[in-house]
Amino acid sequence: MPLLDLPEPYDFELSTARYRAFGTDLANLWHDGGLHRVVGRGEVRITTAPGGVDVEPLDREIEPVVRKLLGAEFDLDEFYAFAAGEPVLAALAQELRGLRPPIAVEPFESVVTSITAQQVSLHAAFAIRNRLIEQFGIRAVHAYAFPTRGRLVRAEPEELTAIGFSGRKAEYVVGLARSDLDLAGLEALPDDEVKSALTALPGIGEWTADWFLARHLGRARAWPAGDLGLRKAVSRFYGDSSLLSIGEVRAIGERFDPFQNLAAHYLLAGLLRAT
DNA sequence: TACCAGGTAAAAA
DNA sequence: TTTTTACATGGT
Repeated sequence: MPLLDLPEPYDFELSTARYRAFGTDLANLWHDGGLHRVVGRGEVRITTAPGGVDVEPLDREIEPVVRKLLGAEFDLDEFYAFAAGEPVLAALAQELRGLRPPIAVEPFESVVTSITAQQVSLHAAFAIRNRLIEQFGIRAVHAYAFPTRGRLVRAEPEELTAIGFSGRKAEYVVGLARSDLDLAGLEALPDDEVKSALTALPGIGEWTADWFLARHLGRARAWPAGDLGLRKAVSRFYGDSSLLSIGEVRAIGERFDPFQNLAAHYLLAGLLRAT
């Protein structure tokens, strides 16, 4: 099997846990011990291997996408060196050694996924998102290609409410598809300009923009302070029994600069493991 | 059965 | 300007 080498340390099971923790993800499908995803024209199967992962098939076009997908661009050594000076992170870094946050490789998919997860539980969000994928995506072998922006431009909001979207979220998703925002072009902008460009669209608030910075662009300083899961995690590790406010979580985030994104992922994974 | 869940925008105060 | 409310599904 073709090996794709990744920087050590890398823990495949730990890093892909979010694709299994809240139910099945038809676009990032855990199947028979491997992660299946449509890359380019076909489905790729990724499995763990010494020194990296096995990827089948693997070619020059697939390789950079899979590298990005698996979070190869994160520098864990620098983060661990930083974490060593902070007791909570130091413990989490040790416990979760090799965790590389996966990256959402497609910007449209990343935003739509966040919209589906607004306000509702992640279990509910996965269920609704899977119906969107089944209806508007294309099945390869096991996994589906996530619905393209071009396909959802032609969708009517009523088709989305029929599969469980709220009326507003249906408008948000179709509105995003039909907007003139160049999603791929956001990569060239600094964090604050990405946020203002995204939040200018209806249905995209600060939370959704923060997760776009964190999960799609992989920006080091992204810190979704408004995220309920992150608030719970920060409250557990840095507060007392009560839920810290968004402002308090934002303030605590400053101590992780410039590793807020990795810190957020380790705190969330730590919470998931602890509960 | 209620109630809550990795928000957002619009109405009301 | 700040607070309250509607939204709609899935799990417990």
